Amino acid sequence: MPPEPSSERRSERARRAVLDAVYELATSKGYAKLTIEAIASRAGVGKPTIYRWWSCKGAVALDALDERLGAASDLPDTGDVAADLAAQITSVTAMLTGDLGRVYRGIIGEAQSDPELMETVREIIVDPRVRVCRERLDRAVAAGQLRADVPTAVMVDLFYAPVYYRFLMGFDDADVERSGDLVREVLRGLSTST
Amino acid sequence: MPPEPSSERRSERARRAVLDAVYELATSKGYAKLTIEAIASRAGVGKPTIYRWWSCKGAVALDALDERLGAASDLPDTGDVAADLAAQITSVTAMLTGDLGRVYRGIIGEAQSDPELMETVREIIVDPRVRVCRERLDRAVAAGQLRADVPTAVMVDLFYAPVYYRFLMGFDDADVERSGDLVREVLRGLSTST
Amino acid sequence: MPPEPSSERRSERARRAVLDAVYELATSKGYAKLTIEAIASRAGVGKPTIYRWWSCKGAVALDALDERLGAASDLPDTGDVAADLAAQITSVTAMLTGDLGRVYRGIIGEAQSDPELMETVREIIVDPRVRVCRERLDRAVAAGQLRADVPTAVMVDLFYAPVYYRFLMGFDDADVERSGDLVREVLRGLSTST
Amino acid sequence: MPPEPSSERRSERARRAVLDAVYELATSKGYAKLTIEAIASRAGVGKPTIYRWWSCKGAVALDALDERLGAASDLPDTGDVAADLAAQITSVTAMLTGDLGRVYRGIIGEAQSDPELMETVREIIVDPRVRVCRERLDRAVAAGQLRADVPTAVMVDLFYAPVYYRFLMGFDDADVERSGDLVREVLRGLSTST
DNA sequence: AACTAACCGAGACGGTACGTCGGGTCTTAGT
DNA sequence: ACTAAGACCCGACGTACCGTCTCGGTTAGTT
Repeated sequence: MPPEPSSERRSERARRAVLDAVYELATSKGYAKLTIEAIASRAGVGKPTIYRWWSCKGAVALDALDERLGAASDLPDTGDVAADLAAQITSVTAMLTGDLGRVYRGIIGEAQSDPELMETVREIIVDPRVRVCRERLDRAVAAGQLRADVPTAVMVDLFYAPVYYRFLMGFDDADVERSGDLVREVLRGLSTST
Repeated sequence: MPPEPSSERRSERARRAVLDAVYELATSKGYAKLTIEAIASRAGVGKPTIYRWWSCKGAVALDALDERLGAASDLPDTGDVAADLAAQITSVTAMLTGDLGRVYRGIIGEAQSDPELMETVREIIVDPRVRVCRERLDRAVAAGQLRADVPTAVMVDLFYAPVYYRFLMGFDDADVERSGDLVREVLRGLSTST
Repeated sequence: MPPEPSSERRSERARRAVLDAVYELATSKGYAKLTIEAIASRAGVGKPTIYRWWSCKGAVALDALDERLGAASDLPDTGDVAADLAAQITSVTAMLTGDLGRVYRGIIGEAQSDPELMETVREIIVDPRVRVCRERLDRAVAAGQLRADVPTAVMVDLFYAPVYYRFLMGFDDADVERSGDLVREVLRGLSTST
Repeated sequence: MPPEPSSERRSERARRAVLDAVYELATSKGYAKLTIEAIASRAGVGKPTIYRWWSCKGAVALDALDERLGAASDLPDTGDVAADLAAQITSVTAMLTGDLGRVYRGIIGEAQSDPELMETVREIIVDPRVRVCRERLDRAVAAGQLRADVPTAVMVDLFYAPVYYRFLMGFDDADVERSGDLVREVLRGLSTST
């Protein structure tokens, strides 16, 4: 994702130091007090080195976040789609209410005024997780557990929406964690049973 | 909502000029380029006058937005709760995809790093609209149109979540406007009918 | 000396409070930190009340200083002009190295960029003291103790110059107090004796 | 003399532009209207660049003044100490009554409330000129032209005092230029002859 | 094995905006 | 009518960061 001025000469040491610094600063001081200068200073790196590889502080933070999130993992498939989704939501809300969530919130905030950053957020963070979720939903539809007349792309939005809504609109952590309850109700309308 | 250093001596002229300036600048230049200096300059007002009555640019913008939104209006009550809610969602998405929406998006973005501002956003903008929505839902529950075992507070979140999710996560305007479709599906799971 | 917007309705209470406040602030915080706002606040007086009667903070401070200096008093006349002048210099340097001196120094500093204020300083503070000094010198010339070919106006400048020079050019208090020694040497060149 | 945050990386271009700007502004608008912002703007330089190298506007102005004064030059030594000193006084008063004098007056005024600046003024401007004057006086004493019982350090003060006194106490330029007359009288008391 | 090109650290630079202070004017209430 | 109070417009303050631009110094891959 870095805009690569081309080269394999890039210093891995500097990359590591920057990503570590941005994470430590973002979680300790808060995303708002995160500055390129502070990152450079903390990482023992020159500012141009940061600008060479990232376009703005959101991009750096996003890289650091992505690295710590790890790859999007497949949803479990126990046969019980409701339980599988619930497990997924639980894992997502756990992340959002932790240190990584605070960083993520800051990035999304900045991205409200930076469409390009927002686009990158979706590519890096959201889309992969949406994709694995859709795959599980597709199987559930194929198994006749979920209605076939609602696109799974729509279903995915319905699942994530309550979580993000509470996460981004200032609900406290407990409410964010409880958003699984909302998802359960959504699911009821999408089930073929009853 | 301004933190009022107390007084009726406040100049209405200055207040008006500031609110007008902030709206014009936010919609023309974009929320990110909005600065207190630019507001002061455009409004023909001293910076201290702004800081006297507002805590940050988000607070000023919020006041300007609130003023233009007008009071939260009651939902229509045609007897058909689904249609009434759909009308409400349409009106909300129309706002969000317009000029006011761009300002609102900027405010919410800033509020991601400013819990106090977020709190104010909810008090001023969100809560009143949630309240009138709940009242309509309460009547629908009483009329036996919606399930009584789901708190209407939860239902409201389910209605607003898809709209805000798409609004804040970089979906394009067309998708935001289509979020009424998601709400329709949500409603199906909350209805008492089959 | 106040520029009198005309009136006997002037509040003596306000005048007193202002002059007291300016003196206390100037001696405690230093002349540089003296501001019209601080004076008004400390005196319990509105800023316009100050601007009504004085043109700038230097003018206020000058009034306060003048009041505390009291009227210029005649030099003693023991018959020994050298001794009489030495006594005068001692009294002047004592003032300059004390609290009043710090205020005076600030006023003169401000007056370097305000010719009108400088003019007033000379009228109020310097000229009266020069006058009484000249009178004593005139008598000494008449008595044949001092040369008649040097105008007493020039002599006065020669007496005051070393004191002011050290006072205004950053010599420490001890050196200012010792400037009487310089005056003694000056006097030798002005005496008729040997 | 700038407080050097250390480095040879300093931009000579910026230094020159600042010193030129401060001189032009001080002589055209007057020292009182000189501001750091105006200097920065006129010089095409950022304000932080000024604050990086100088502590206050007085320090900048002092540098500009010093540069234009050039090094303190030795007094002439024609053998006639009175004539040599008179020449020196003439050159000093010429400076004081010109453009540079107006700048100098402003600096000294500001220094009345800033002991550190005053100290620097003496180091940079006064002391070097006092030193060369003392050297000439030392030779005159050795030659038996001046009394040996008065320290030359004291004599120097006696020579400069009248000039500075008139310069700083609001005498008009003609009087400042005439202060050589006072010096002549002082000299009479210091001579060995008759 | 030396060359050379790119990246590296450091940090000064021209700027923009910050949030604050104080100046001097004006308005409002209250003696 | 003059006062106390304080809001107002304005200009400047000194600071924080921005993103850019040199600087040497190191470090690789190439010759």
